[in-house]
Amino acid sequence: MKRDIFCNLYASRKMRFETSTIKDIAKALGLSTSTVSRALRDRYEISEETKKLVLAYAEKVNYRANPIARSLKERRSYSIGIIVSEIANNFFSQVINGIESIAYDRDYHVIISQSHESCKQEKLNVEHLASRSIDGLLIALSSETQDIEYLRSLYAKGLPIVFFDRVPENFETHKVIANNFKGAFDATEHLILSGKRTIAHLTNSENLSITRERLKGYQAALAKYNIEFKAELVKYCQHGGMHSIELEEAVKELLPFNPDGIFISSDRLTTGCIMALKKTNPGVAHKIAIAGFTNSNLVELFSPSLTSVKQPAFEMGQVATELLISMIEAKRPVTEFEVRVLDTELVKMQKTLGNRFL
Amino acid sequence: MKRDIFCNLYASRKMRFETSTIKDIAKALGLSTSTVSRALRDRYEISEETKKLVLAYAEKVNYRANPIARSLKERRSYSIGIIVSEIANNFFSQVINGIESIAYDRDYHVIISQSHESCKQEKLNVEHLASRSIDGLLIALSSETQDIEYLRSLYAKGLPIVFFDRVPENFETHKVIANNFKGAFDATEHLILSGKRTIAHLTNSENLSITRERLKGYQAALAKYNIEFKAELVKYCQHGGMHSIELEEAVKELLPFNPDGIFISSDRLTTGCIMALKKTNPGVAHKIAIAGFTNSNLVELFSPSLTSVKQPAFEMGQVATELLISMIEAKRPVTEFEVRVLDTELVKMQKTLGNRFL
DNA sequence: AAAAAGTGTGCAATCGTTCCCAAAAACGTC
DNA sequence: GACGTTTTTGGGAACGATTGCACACTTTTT
Repeated sequence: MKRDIFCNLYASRKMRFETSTIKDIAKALGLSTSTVSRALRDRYEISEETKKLVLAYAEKVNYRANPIARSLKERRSYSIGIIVSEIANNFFSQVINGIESIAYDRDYHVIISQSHESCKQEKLNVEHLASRSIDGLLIALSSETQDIEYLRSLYAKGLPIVFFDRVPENFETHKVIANNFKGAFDATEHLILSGKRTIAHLTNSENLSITRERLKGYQAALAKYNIEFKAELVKYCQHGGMHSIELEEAVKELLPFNPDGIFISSDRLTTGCIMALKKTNPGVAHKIAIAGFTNSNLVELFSPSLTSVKQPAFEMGQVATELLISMIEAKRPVTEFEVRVLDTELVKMQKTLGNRFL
Repeated sequence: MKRDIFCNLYASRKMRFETSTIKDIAKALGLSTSTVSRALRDRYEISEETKKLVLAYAEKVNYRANPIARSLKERRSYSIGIIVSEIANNFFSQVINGIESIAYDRDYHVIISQSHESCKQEKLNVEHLASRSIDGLLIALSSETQDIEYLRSLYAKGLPIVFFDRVPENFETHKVIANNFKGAFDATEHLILSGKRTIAHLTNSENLSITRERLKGYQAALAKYNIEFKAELVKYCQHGGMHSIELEEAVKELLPFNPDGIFISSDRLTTGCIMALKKTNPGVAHKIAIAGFTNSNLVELFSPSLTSVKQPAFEMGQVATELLISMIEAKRPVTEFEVRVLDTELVKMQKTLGNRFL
């Protein structure tokens, strides 16, 4: 007897939300569950009268369809997975805002995961998301990732995937990227036009698409102004600047060449590099002109100030999401894929404020 | 007929992952689904032999239990919801990292939502999370939120909730906060000790617990040094600095009092205020000493540099998650609640670098 | 040798929805 | 009024997992 009471208490704790179900509505209205279900989904078979009855009652008891049950039945979850290296990175958080803006409109929910630039973590996260039957995946590869077989197999099994920012080659699906070549070109050219001649390039892991594209832009700008490209002026960071030691070493190796400018190819690296410069060589930090990719919304506060290449992050998230949803909702397998290239914006260093006053 | 074919194609596209189910294993091994289920969960009733057999086969076919089906049956999802105002804020992204570090260890998944400081959005998100049967909720209230009735009713229905950072009064549950009084006191005292006497205070909406606590710390520090508290030196920002105009106006209203120091009470406001100062009054920006709450990891790059109060964000996430999970897994309703108060850290302005060189 | 206890397994209900299929009701038509 | 049509509804089987209960079968106890 005692045990029963306890069990009931416990059950009632677990039976979290006594939200009414379709069954309850059916019972209350003397209808079958199928009728109620159809009425709620506004199917043509159900008479207007019944629909009104059901809808009114559902409204009254504040009925909410249980998404879990629906997911199980329909084998989809109305949610899309996102993998970025870290949300603390402004670029990615802006992308996520873009993704959400579209997803919520279309009644999808998003689930965010961070790879922290680790390919092991990335794989773990992706597989976890897949097992929760996300309907599609939006992913920017970690800087460590080289082997994308696991993505391929998921994709082959029917999981729609759209890549953004850091995209793989040889993977036939939609991709959304910034015009990395042009962004890099513009930034480098800007350094050259402000009189710099020894321009170093600090960049991410060589695996990444963005690394290669931006390197090309850098080289093209040098070439245009007949400046010799020197491989020793290029430093790669395998971990994308996740460890400050990585950046300090890179800076240490670059400084002996006396660069008068540095072009940096990613958000994390840009801020990390300035930090490393200030820490290890405060005297030269403000003598080197810096131009780098970054979407930090605090860039105006930085000292030394810098020229930044801003990616259209929000828009990138929007476009990627639209493409993904179109794949998810496609009636037949999609076979034509797009690579959307979005223009970057060059925000030049504010000489008047940044370097004069402080 | 045609329709049938079409339906089949469509169905097969939807039948995304032909992951093997318990049923498949049962069939292949000539066992019943119950036996397989029990074997996989390592129940005592099943013989070692059978267990080995099942486990080996499950491994072979790479069996993954379907979390959706499990959620439906068990009425829980092994996932916890997080609501923050925005992930772009370093403080919150660090909290999230802390949350994840514990949650993943304990086999919980996390779902992140942003309120963008809007109470409407907050409510929407919470209710969406609840309908996806999250097992518990971690929330920092938006600066707009005053009415928390909807949280109360969810809580009454059995949803465990733990508040962090921005916590309500009159809500009996676990809470994790920073020692806001002391953090504010220390920061203000630091300004006073560096010789400032007219110290303004820029802060968040009055609704927030952190606003009140930090104001008290500010007042206490003034009192200790016999500096008169002047209400006109305190400016509240209803939207937590989400709109830059809000900050520019606040700055404009404060400057006429010629403050020689400002104590700012939140991350977003701190960066926003410096930005506004530089934009509207570049000449005085570096003449006013600034001390503010911020967890930005870029603070060393700022100019003017500032003294910052850092919250133990990562730890806050960890503690909150542990408390939440203890509530979720409690066998009987929890009735004793804790308010954990974590110490902040004062990081003093780096005079040598920040203001001299640039 | 019979009864009791202990093992290992299977059946079937359940969670909340959806949807195929059939059945009932309503309607026309001759 | 009997017979097709069309419209509206209900029954019941999924989806994949968990679990109480019953059933065999073996071992121990009396």
